[in-house]
Amino acid sequence: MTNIKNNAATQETRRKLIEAAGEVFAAQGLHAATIKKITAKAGVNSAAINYHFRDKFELYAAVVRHALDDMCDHKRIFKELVGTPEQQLKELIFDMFEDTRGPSWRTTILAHEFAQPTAALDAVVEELIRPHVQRMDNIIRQILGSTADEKQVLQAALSVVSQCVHYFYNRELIRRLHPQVFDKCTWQDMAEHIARFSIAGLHDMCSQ
Amino acid sequence: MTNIKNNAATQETRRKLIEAAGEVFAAQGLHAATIKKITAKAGVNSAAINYHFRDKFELYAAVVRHALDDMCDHKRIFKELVGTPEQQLKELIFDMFEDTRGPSWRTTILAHEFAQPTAALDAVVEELIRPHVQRMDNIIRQILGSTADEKQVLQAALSVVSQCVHYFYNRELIRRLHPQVFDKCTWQDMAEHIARFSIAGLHDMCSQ
Amino acid sequence: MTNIKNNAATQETRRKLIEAAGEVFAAQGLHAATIKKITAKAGVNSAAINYHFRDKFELYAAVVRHALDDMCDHKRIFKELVGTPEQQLKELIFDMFEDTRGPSWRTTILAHEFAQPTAALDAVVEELIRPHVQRMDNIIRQILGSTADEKQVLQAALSVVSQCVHYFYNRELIRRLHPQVFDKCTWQDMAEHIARFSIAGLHDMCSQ
Amino acid sequence: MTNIKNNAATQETRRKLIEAAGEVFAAQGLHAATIKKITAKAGVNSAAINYHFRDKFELYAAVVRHALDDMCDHKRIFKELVGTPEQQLKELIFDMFEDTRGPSWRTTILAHEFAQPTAALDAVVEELIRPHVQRMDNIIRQILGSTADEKQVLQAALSVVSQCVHYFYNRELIRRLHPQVFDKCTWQDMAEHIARFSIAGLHDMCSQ
DNA sequence: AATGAATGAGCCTTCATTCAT
DNA sequence: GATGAATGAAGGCTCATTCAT
Repeated sequence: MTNIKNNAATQETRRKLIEAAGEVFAAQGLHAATIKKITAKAGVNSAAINYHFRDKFELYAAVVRHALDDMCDHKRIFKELVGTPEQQLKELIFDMFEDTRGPSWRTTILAHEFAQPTAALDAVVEELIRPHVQRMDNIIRQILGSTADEKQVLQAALSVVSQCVHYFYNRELIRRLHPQVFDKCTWQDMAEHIARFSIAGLHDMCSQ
Repeated sequence: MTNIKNNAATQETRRKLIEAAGEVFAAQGLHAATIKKITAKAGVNSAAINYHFRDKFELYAAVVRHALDDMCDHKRIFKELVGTPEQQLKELIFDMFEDTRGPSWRTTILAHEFAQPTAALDAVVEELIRPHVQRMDNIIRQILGSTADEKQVLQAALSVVSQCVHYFYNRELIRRLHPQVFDKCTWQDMAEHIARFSIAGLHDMCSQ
Repeated sequence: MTNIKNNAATQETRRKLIEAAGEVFAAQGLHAATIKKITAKAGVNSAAINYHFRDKFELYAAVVRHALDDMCDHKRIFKELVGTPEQQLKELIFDMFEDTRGPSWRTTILAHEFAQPTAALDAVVEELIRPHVQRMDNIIRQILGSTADEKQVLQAALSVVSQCVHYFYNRELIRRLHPQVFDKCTWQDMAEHIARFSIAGLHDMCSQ
Repeated sequence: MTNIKNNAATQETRRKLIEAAGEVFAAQGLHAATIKKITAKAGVNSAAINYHFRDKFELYAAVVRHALDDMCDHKRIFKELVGTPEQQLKELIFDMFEDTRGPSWRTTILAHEFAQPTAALDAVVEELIRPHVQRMDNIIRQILGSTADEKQVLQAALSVVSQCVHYFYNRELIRRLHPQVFDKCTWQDMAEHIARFSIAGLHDMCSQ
């Protein structure tokens, strides 16, 4: 009589499907990925997608939500930040990098969604992304000081976030341009650099 | 009975097809774009694609090659830059924004290539991207001074480029998070901000 | 371990299923009706149909049989008719209309059988229709008098029955041609008209 | 450049498909009929239906239109009727019977549609049925005289039409009830009877 | 050179049914 | 006795492609 499917078996099948779908969607894109490939990889019948997710797109939406959910670890949102605003910003940047571990299809799927959003993204952007954005904006607002207007806060936030995002979403392009980059430069190096580079930029914005 | 099709009518049909295909591929991606949509937009019969390009993928390759030619042709790459390195960097940033202005499908097609590389990507990287990168690296090397090592140059370049790329590559995501951003903040504003923010960051990198 | 399912719970579930199936089969027909719609309306699990009736068609057969039982049970068939043959005919016509009143799915199910006979049709004809026909023939034979041959009785019976049948069997077509017909003209009006029209026709058949 | 497909080849394929579809739809109903059965019978590829009719239902609509078009021969609508209104009515009734020749699937399809109309019927009822109805109404109005109101005209028309319709749309049911009816009673006999029976009924309607 | 007609392959989805619990 | 989970078969439809003209 309950709509919520929470049996162990169901949950396990859903998990297998999302995992398999994530890989296939990442490798081939929403359209080129076929139900057959996904269900074959998951080791279930093709009708299972209809049973568990109603249709292909609903499965895709579940994959996107799962990827975002995993990536934006929500425990971290409510973590108490300490120290100066600058220290808090640095910690935030390190957190973003730390979040990018896990199956590599997550970043690929999200890169697609960010570049060309589908309805799947709209369904979760408010719930899963906005809180992070607001947190970032607050810290930046503190660094810029009370004289900064909203436009400046926005521009600054874009500058900070873009540096992180670029590093893991455009991984493949970067690797082609600088083959050894990920050997010579760990993610900690990169986070360290971005923090310092950005804080300098932010301070400069106040200087006039 | 020559294989080379070079009379006027044929060339005109090919041109129309590439133009139409470019828009559709940009809007929907390689797989979601259908022959019917493309030929309808071009105002020709659906068999025309197979006739002129052998198959759909061959058409796509032609489109990518065309977009590439168009953008590489830009005299701007070989334009003489003047002024201090900082002024040159600023000009480069403005050029990047200017390149992506207008309702052109060329950048979108290339974005697709980044997200889901096909055989065409290698050419894109080497012919279009690398010259820009090298130019950028040179200027940054000048700003950082002779004490900077390659790793620093690379990190700095990524920081600068990422801010520009993010602005038009993740445009749709940004629009969802900040609905009026593209009204309140013109691309000139943005380029201005990125230039100043980055130069501050770069100067900070020398300071220790 | 008996095959005969006759405890209370089982009987109740069967009853709910037949009722729900009757409505759905009537509204959509045998093929368009789906197990899911039926079980949803009955408030039971979709496996219930296979459990209680072995398969979909067996359920359909049960529904037809049920509808038949219900209608044949009618005391009206064996009701004593009084008055002149003409009065009896009029009463018969009113009875036909009265049988089809109400939001019952029984007549609709039977109409489906007429349009696309399944194995269940034979039973319908012999058990439900033929008694009515014979009764009708008897009365008409009385009105036409002893000089009428069987062909005339048959033709006359068809004329009378067809007018009634048309009114509810082709109801939807009539509604499309004369949108307000069922407002302006009650079934009593219609029965009254058919009785008078038919009796005039019948009398004319004797007149030569 | 023209949307109207009127090549000989196209027309021939369309004709074959409609003929095959008519038989299958009549035998199995809209839902149970499958594209495979239809195209197999027509000797064409399954995709042909999409090409010529867009989808299964559009094919069905074409079949219904074709059946009605064939049945309501339009030359007859504009035929000059002569003689008294009673003679004209008789001629109309004979025309209706004459129209029912042709492939037997036509009547079956139409019987379904009249009993449970789909959108296919709505699309053609005004164009193909209404003119016949109006013609019939006009003649009946003449017979009933100027004192008759619209309700009476409607009831009378239903009485006349129903007798004809019943005879060929419920053929199967009639045959089961009176096995030899179609041997003993030709359609001319039946038309003759209906005309006389109805005219008596109509005259009776004026008599008070 | 170009096109309307036709096709085969494959995709997503639905459905009735079965199985383990 | 009853059900949630899972499945195989089949259906309608779309697509890129080919063929005859």
